[in-house]
Amino acid sequence: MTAQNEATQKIRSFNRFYTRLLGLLDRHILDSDFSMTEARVLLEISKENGTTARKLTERLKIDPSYMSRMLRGFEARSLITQTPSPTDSRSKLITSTAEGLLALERLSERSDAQVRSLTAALSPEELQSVLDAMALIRSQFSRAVFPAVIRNYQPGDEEYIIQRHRELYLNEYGLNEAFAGYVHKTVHQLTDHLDPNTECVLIAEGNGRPMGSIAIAKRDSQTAQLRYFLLEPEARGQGLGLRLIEEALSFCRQTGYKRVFLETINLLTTARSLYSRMGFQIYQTRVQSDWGREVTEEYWELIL
Amino acid sequence: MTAQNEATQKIRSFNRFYTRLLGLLDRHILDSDFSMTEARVLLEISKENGTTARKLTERLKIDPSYMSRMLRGFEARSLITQTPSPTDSRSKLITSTAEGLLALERLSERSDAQVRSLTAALSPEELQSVLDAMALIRSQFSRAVFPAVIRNYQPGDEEYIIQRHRELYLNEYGLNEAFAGYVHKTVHQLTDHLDPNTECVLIAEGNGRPMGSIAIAKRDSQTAQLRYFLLEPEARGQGLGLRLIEEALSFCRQTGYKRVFLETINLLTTARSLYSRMGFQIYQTRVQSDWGREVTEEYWELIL
DNA sequence: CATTATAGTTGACTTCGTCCAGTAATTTTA
DNA sequence: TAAAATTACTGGACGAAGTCAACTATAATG
Repeated sequence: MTAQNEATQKIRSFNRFYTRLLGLLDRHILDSDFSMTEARVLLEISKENGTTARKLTERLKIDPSYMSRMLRGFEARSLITQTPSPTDSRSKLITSTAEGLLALERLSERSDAQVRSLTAALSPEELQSVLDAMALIRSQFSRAVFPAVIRNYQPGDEEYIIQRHRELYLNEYGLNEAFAGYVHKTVHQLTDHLDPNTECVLIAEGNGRPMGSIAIAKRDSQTAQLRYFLLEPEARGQGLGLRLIEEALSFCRQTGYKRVFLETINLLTTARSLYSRMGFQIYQTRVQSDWGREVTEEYWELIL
Repeated sequence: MTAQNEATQKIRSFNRFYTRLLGLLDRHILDSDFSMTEARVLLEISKENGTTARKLTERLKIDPSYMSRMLRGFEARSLITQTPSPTDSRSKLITSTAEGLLALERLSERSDAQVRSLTAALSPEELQSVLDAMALIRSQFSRAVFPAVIRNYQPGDEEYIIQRHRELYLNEYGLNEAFAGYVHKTVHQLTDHLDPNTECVLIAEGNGRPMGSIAIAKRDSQTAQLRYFLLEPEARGQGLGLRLIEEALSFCRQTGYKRVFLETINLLTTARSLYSRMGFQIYQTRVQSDWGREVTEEYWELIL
């Protein structure tokens, strides 16, 4: 009890400390042309060109009228453009201008500089130890801060799966459009005739946004294929991937499958270690050259 | 360069994460009767009964007019009393009422509960690893956040040294008033006839407040005594103690002393390890029973 | 003793943000 | 298919937090 209490005091002390640190770091926003909230909104707009005020208010939990005024201000400063939505004439589509992106760039550059000055005096080993410490704190507290939920398929989710597979695999792993096309085709095969009793598509959601995906496709009455396992970079390292896989496998068990297999490529090291942790084993590999670079395709299976 | 850049991004990501966490934790202040700033002010008042508005505005960096209004509000809510200062009729002495202390207590209890709920799911080992991680981050970043300065003696510093020795040694180590009286007497012996060429009293200051002390007293032309080394609990673990000792020893070297000795007690483990790190060695010990409990007095010396 | 500095106060103002009521367009429902 | 309900956005009023400049009364200084 006393130990717990002492720990509580230490954590509160650290929190006060870090509040001050963050205060110092965010100081630069004070003497920029943006408030904290404006910066958040501007960033969010840049992330999704053609959003609506609605989405922004939901994601950032900002009052609609406040948002309306802020957007008008942004438009007056030529940071964004608002064009009437063709599909819903109540809304406007909001897009960053080059000027807006530049402003964000400058803001981000200044933040980077602040952090660099903070770490400048540290040796590489010390820096690494700080990063490790941050990762540890984050992983222990993430559940409280980041209450991601895993929900079932909703129409429109294929868009997300296809688009993010495309962006992540092309950028991070250097695959080509052929791969993206393959994903596009097979995702639609699954979602166009989804049998909810034997198949599922699960989406992890946090911050009012998809944070990852996984799917179970039926191969035969005994065999399921685990597909489209993806986790947003910002959501990694928080056990969310594990939850997704567990959820998917739990679905397989309920459905009565005897065997689950999956296809992956050797490059996806984090995913691979998760598969192996769940009991999956490689039963076949082959070299695949159709996707822009030579990769080793691996087939893993798990007997339930 | 890229590694540094990646580290910067990771740190900024952690900062965003922790900002959200702190936001959640501070939420309770929102539905209390106090704003963040009010809570800080109230806490500061409770720490020093009989402060003045002036001191508060300096320490907490709050606008005087804002402070004036806030204090009037507190008085209306019976959280503090303001009585005209007998020594300076421009100022008022500000004191917490029982009600004010109770309100703070409640606030603190709620903060504790929040933190406990955050750590409830952690095993003792995990909790300890979080505490270690926090300590590490803190020690690496403290210099930036906590730019304590070491300055020379100013009239009035004896008050601080005597009072804090008294409070810390009586509370933390269970010594008695005899010890406090001993400190009182010897401090005045030093400061009443301080020879700036051969003696010094150094005060570490941070947050506009003393954070620690150290002194060098002349014994003979060859020998100096290091005394009154003290560091506020909130300023510990940040290398400030080391800086104080180094500063004091550097003064001894400049002055031309050949030998520095000091008296300490076996209970002060942190200070002892600092002494040993600087090259001090124990040359004599004796049991001391005059100070409320039996302690071993140790005499350390360092040949310059 | 006149000047200057300090402690605190007051009024006007800005910024950030919330609440409520409204309009126009869209969707749902009877 | 017309009325009712919902949704996307806007505008006005307001409030909390905080800043700025001017002012009063007292104290320190040369």
